[in-house]
Amino acid sequence: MNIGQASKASGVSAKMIRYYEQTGLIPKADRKDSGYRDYSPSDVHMLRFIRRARDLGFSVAEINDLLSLWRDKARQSADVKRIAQAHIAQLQERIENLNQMAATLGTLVDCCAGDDRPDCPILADLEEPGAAPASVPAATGRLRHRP
Amino acid sequence: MNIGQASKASGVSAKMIRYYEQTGLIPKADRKDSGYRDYSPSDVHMLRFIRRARDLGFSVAEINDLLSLWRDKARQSADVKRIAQAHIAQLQERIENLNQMAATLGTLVDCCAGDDRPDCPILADLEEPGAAPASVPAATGRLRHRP
DNA sequence: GATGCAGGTTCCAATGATGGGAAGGTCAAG
DNA sequence: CTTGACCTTCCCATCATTGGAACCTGCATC
Repeated sequence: MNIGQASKASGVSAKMIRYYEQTGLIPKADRKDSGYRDYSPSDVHMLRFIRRARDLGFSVAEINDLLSLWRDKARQSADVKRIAQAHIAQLQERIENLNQMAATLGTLVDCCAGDDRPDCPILADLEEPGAAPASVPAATGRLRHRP
Repeated sequence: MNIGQASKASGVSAKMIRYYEQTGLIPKADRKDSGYRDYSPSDVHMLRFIRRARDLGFSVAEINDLLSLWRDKARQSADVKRIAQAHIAQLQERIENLNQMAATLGTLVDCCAGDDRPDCPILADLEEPGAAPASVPAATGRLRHRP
């Protein structure tokens, strides 16, 4: 099975399949005489596992751990659960940050006339947090890189 | 005022101040004879504006628009409001994605014994979405880059 | 004056996950 | 045999941010 087929069957782009191989997340694929990568159904299975984990927001590093456990028939489910719980905690932290941002902005938007006049509580708050009429505590935890 | 002072006063790292200047988000700073950048209180004011907007999750591109409006004394508050509303919509999209992920994972975690046995509904679901006992519809919208 | 340290300057590189594209080889159908 | 779809590798860009190297300046202390 060529990489394109594996890509379609797994939902992982060919680019990413090569990237995962290069970074060691997945083992090097077999090659045909032509030099083309050759994938088995079980490779596709693994790719779908990865795709699904990405869909659930796991980082590649976390997926690495999950894959190890997946392959380890003597794993302890507690180890998997721990990773998942840690990830949920991360998700919730991000969610809280985003909620805080949205709430603050929402309050400001509600106070903004949104007409042709220049007065704007949104800009006023950006200028001087809390100075605007209906401001709300600032988001404290910075959320770098796709907050 | 040196860049270090401006950094402390604004909460924007010196690195980022130079980066913002380089990319044209902020105008080129004045220079002293020594070649050191020289910041006025109004520069710091602008940096704090940027910092606050970043804290609210605005991208640099959006901040560029906000800064233009901020400087434009004849702006229309509707323009600001539109940017803010679009941003809120983005935030909410991300929040929904994250909530979906957390919910799915939460369900799986609840089904996982978390003991020393290998059976694990979390891995089972990653392997075959929906096959595990208490699974939940998969997150559909991919959330690339810090979802 | 000399020395040292804090802090400034520029430039280059890396992050994480992904997409884009160029230059060239392979395969199947026509 | 040609055509077009697909594969290969390699490099570059994204976005915001950090880190470090190599070098220069400002100020205080000996």
